[in-house]
Amino acid sequence: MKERILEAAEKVFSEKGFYEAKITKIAEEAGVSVGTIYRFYRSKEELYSEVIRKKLKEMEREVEEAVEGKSPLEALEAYVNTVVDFFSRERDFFEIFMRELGSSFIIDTERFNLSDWYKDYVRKFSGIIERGIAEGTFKELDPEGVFLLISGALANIDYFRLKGFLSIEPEEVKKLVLEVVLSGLLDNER
Amino acid sequence: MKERILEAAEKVFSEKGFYEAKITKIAEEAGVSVGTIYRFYRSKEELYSEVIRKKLKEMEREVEEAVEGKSPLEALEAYVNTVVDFFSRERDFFEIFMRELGSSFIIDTERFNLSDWYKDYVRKFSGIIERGIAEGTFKELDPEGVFLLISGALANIDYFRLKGFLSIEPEEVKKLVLEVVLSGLLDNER
Amino acid sequence: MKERILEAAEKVFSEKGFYEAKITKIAEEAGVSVGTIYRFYRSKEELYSEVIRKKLKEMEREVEEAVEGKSPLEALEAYVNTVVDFFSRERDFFEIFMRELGSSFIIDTERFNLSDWYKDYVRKFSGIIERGIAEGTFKELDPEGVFLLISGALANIDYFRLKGFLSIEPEEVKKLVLEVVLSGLLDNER
Amino acid sequence: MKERILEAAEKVFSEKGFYEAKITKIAEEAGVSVGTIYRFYRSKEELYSEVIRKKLKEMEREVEEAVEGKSPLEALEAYVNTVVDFFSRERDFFEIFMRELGSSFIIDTERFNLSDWYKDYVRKFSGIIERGIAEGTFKELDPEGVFLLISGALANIDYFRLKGFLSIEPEEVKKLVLEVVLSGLLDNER
DNA sequence: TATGAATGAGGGTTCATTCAT
DNA sequence: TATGAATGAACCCTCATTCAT
Repeated sequence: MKERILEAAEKVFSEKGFYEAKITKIAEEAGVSVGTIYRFYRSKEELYSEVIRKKLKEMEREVEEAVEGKSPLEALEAYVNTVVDFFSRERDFFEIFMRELGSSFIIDTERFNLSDWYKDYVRKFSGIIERGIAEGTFKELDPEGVFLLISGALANIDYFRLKGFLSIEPEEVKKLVLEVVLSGLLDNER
Repeated sequence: MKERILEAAEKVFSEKGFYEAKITKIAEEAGVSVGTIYRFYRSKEELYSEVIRKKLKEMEREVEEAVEGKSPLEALEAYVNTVVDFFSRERDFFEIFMRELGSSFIIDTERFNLSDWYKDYVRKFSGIIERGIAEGTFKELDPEGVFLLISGALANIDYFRLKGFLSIEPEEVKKLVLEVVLSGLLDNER
Repeated sequence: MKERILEAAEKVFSEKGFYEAKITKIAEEAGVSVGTIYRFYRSKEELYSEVIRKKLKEMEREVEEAVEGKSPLEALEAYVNTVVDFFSRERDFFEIFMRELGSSFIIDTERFNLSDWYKDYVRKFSGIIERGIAEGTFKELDPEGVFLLISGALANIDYFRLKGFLSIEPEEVKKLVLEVVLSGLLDNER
Repeated sequence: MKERILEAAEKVFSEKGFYEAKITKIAEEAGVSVGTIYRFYRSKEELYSEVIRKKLKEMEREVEEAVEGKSPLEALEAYVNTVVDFFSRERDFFEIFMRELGSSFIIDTERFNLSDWYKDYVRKFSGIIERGIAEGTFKELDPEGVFLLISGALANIDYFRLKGFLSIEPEEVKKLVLEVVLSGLLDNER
C-alpha cells in the first residue's frame, strides 16, 4: 500500500514536477483514496521527500556496492557505470533528481532535509578521487571538485540523451565521460 | 520601470522558484503595484520567461563575443572563463538557470519556448569542438556530448561553490575544468 | 446538495444579476463552501447556465403538457395560463429570464447555448398559431410574429405586476392578454 | 467632446453590455483619454445612466410630438410607428434598452434613477388608452396593462427582427401589432 | 482502517478610478 | 485642461488537507 503510493507518487512527480503534481492524481494512479495517502504521509511535501529519499538510498547502496573494495581507477569506472545504469532504469526518478539538483533540495532543503544527504554523498564518493591522488594515480586536484565535475557531466549528458536530444547510447555516455575525464585525471608524469 | 520589475522578478524567482514566488512579493520588491506588473507582462509566466530570455541572450552574446575568431582551444578556454564569470556576476539568474536546466525549460518548455533556444545554444557552441576535431586538435568524440560534458561539469561545480558547499575560487573552477577536460580532449597522438 | 446550490444560485442571480452575484454569496446562501460549488459546476458561468437551462426545461415541459392535444384556440389559452402561473411561482427565475431575454441569451448566447433552445421554443409554440391559421380559426398573420407578440406582451405586463408597479391580479393578466390578442387574432369573417 | 464620449459609450455599451464594456475601450472609441471621460462623468455608472437618459428623452420627445393633438386611435398608431422607427434608427440604444428593460433599470434602479422615468412614461402614454376608453373608442380594459401589452409586444418582435431571427420588415411589425391589438381593443359593440 | 466529499485560505488577474505631469 | 500610467481592492478558482461515515 505504502509502496503503491510511493510508486504512483514517483511517476506523477516525475511527469509533472512537485507543484503541478496533484494529490488526487497520485491517489488515482495508486488506486487508493487521498485519505489513505494522508494515513501514511503527513503532507505532499513529505511524500515527495520520501520518494527522493528512498531512491537516493537505493542509488547510494548500489553505488557503494559497485565501488567497494575496488582501486580508485576501477572504482571511478564502476561509479560511472552504476550511475548511468541506475538512471537508465529509473527514468522517473532521474527526472525528479535533475529538477532537485537545481532547486530546493540544495537550496532551502531544510524542507526535505536532503542537503545533508547530498553533502555526505559528495564527500563519500569524492573519497575515491582522494585515494587516487594519495596513491599517486590521479593528479593533485580538488577531490570534491573533480567528483562534482564527473557527476555534473554525467547527469547533463545523460539527461539530454533521455530527453531524446542526443542520439547516443548509454554505453557511449559512459565511454565518453570516462575517456575524457580519466585522460585528464591520470597522472601521466609517472 | 520595466527594468525594475524585471530585476525584482529575477531576485524573487531566484530565491523562491517559480511557484513560491508571489506576484505581490515581486511588486513590493520592485516598489510598484501589482497592476503595474501586468501593464508590462501579460502573466506571471511571461514575466518569468522574460527574465530567463533576457539573461540568456546576454549570456549568449557575451559568450559569442569571447569565442569569436579564436582557435578551438582558445575558444574553449574563453567559453569556460566567460560562463564562470557570467554566473559569478549573475547569481540570481544562475539559480533560476539551474532550476530550469533540470525542469520545464527542457521538458515542456513549449511554455517558454526556450527549448529551441537551448538546442541552438548547444549546437552553436559544440561547433567549437567540431572545429577542433576537424583541424586535428581534439580527439574524435561526439561534439555535442563533449559540450554537454563541459557545461554540465561547469554548472555543477560552480553551483556548489556559489552555495558555499565548496570553498574554491572561481578562478580555480575554471582551472580545474579546463585542466581535466582539455587533457582528455587534446589529441596527443599527433 | 447540487439542488441546494442551484436554488441558492437562482436566488442570488435573480437578486443581483450575473455580474453582481458573487460566488461566495451563493455558497453562503446554500450553506456550503465555495469549493463545493466547484465540485458540481465548472465555473460561475456554467452554474448560471444550469439555473436557466433547468427552469427553461421545466417551463417548456409544463407548457407542452398544457398545450398537448388541444385545439389552437384552447392551446393558446392554455399557453397564456401556464406561462403566467409558472412565472408567478418562479419569481426568481422570472427575474433572470427577463434579464436574459434582453441580453446575452439571445445575443451571444453561444456562451450558454440557449439561443438554439429559444429559437426552437419560438418555432415549436408558434406552431399553435400556424395550425389555427391552417384550420381557419386565426387570421393569416406571421405565426412567429404573433407568438412573439403574445409572449412579449405577457412577459412585460407580468413583470411590472411582479415588480409591484401594476396592481393587477395574475388572473387579470391572463384575461387581458387573451381578450385583446384573441379578438385580434380570430377570423371573424367566417 | 462630451457628445463624442456619449456616442462612443452608447456603441460600446450596446455591443458589450454594462459589465463587459471597458472604460478604456470607450475612451479609445471616442478618441479621448480615460481621464477626460472622468472629467465629464463621475463614474462608469453615471456614464451609462447618461446614455440611457439622453436617448430616453429623445424617444419621449419624438413620441410626444407624434402623438400630440391626435385622437386616441391615431395616437396609438403614431405611437407604434414612432417607436419602431426610433428603434430602427437607434439600434445601439435599442440593445441597451432591451437589456435594461429586464434588469437593473427596473429593479434596483435607484442606481440610475430611471425607474421613476419609466413609471412616468407608462403613465403618460397609457393616457392614450384612457382617453380612448373615455370617449368609447376602446374597450374598458386596464389602460396601463394595455400599454404594457403593446410596448412589450412591440419590443419583443422588433428585437427578434433586429437580431435577424425573424425576416420581417419594420413596416410589417407595425402592421402586425396594430392589426392584432386594435382589433382587440376597439369596441365593436358600438 | 479506508473513503472522498467538503473545506477555505490563498493567489493570479482585472479594471474602474486617481493624480502627477 | 487633457493625459494615461499607476493603483489596489475585489473576485474567481484551485487544491492540499480534514473528518464524518
